[in-house]
Amino acid sequence: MPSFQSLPGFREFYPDALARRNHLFRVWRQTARAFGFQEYDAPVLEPLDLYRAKSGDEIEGQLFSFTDKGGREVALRPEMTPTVCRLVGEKAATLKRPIKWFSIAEFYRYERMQKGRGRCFHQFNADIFGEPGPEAETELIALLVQCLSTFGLTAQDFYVRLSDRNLWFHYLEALGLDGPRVRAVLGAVDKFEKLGDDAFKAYAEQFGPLEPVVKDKVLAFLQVKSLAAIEETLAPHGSAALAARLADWRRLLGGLAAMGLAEFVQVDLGVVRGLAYYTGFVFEAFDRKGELRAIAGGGRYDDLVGKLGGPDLPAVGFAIGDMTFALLLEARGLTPALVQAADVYCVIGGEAERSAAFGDIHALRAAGFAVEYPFKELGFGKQFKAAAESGARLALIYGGDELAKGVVKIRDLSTRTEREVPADAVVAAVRDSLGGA
RNA sequence: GCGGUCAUAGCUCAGUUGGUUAGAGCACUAGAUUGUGAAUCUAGGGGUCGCGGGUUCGAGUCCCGUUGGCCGCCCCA
Repeated sequence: MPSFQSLPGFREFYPDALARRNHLFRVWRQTARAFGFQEYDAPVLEPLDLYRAKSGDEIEGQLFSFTDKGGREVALRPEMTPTVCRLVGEKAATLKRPIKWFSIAEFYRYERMQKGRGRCFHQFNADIFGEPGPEAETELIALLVQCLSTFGLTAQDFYVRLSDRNLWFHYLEALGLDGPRVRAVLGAVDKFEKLGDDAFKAYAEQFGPLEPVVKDKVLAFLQVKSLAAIEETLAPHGSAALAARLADWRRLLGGLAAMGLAEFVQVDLGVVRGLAYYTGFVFEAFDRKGELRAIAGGGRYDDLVGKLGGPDLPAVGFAIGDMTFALLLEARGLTPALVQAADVYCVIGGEAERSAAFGDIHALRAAGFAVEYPFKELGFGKQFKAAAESGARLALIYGGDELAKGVVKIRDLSTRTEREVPADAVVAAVRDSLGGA
């Protein structure tokens, strides 16, 4: 038996829902442009290997992947990062630095649905390539904060937790751990908030129990919530590299503070992000009440462009997902009431008046006004009701009396006042009333 | 991949221990209404009761399966 339901986890956008989505995208786009980011786009379908190369074979279970008619293994994109790395990598030599790009796109992941998570969703992605210093992080975190606060969200609603995998590498190596052990400890740190002490089980299975002295230091470090505490903890392990890293921290936090964003940013070494490819600062935006999953996340991935076949190119980026963000706006009562309103509604007396009205209707539309009119003959009462419901600010009245006098009546639907204008001056009169279009 | 829970009109829901042709509100359409606004009144369209099977004289109702939604676990780029 055929079924014509949409596929599980996929969303359909009826006009009201699409209006809200478009509003999100419009604001994000304007904000990114204000920060000097350029928009790009790329294919929805990509070679499966692009994601294997970045994330390993196990990623395949989470992908919408299949073999196309040419025998190619392909996947619907689950994220933008590998794609944008390829785009930038291919033209890196010719692109003006710094490379500041953004996109708003749809992604697909073959997963079970949950609150704030579906099989298709949109993300705003912003990335900066070619800038190794913390100025890139400053710019991106500022953009992230602005993308959320433009909707009316404040520092009481959300915050950005800022951490640094680089610092963790320094510290764990100073504690005597080798590369594999460092990665395993970071895995435990990533899960500690959720699992507590069980987070270290995986480490223990692989390498035996973590030395109590080391573990205590790790547990203390992941609770660090200020730069001062970082400096204090690391003071005994001083090195040139560490000093440089702490200078990066001061530049980043100083820059954000100078932008007036300090209240949005919380140093929090408990965030390391699970992904191994992050190489430096990492950050995630959460609602303050802790009711929702992460709203946005990002970090530095200096090795990824090279790993995907491009030149060595430092990079930082973040993404905001639309689903959790929409839930947050809804919870804070900030979902705007969007009306898709016409500018002008034409009230037409009868068939004779209709052809007179059509000339003006087309001219007004060509001038950029949104114009509605009834397809069929309707009583005036119905038409005025329809005019009010259309949200139009003006009604143009093409009645027999008016046309006989060579005029069209313009009714302002909010003030309920009317005036007559010569029939050949309608477009100018509408422009005058509505302030151009 | 696992678990919980739910499924009746576009939406929110009612539907008696299993019993006639499955209902209401909202929304939509039309009329009352041939020159002026969200009201009112009247009428109408819209349902294979998610789907399939079983029990029964009889299933929206009970049983099994399945699909889908929601919530959580795993995972979360």
